[in-house]
Amino acid sequence: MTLYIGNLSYQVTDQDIREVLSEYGQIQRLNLPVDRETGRMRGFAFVEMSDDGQEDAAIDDLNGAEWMGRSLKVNRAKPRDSRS
DNA sequence: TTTGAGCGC
Repeated sequence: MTLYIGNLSYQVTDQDIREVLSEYGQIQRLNLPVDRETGRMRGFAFVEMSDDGQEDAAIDDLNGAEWMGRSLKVNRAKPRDSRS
């Protein structure tokens, strides 16, 4: 499953996210989208995790939690638009 | 700062 994490601080790095999310399961993939033109983080992330049943606990725990001075928004990610 | 790429006619 893939987790969507929004409202991230610009200071957050992929390693920070790994640290936190690894408590709830094995991280398969991490994606931190940046604005293609400005190179800035877009303020959210996607974390694909092994389906071991703890992802929902991660959502419960982290959604609304304060992290790096911001309130996280954690959800199940929606599939990305594919452009065959 | 809230759903991912890339980017040509």
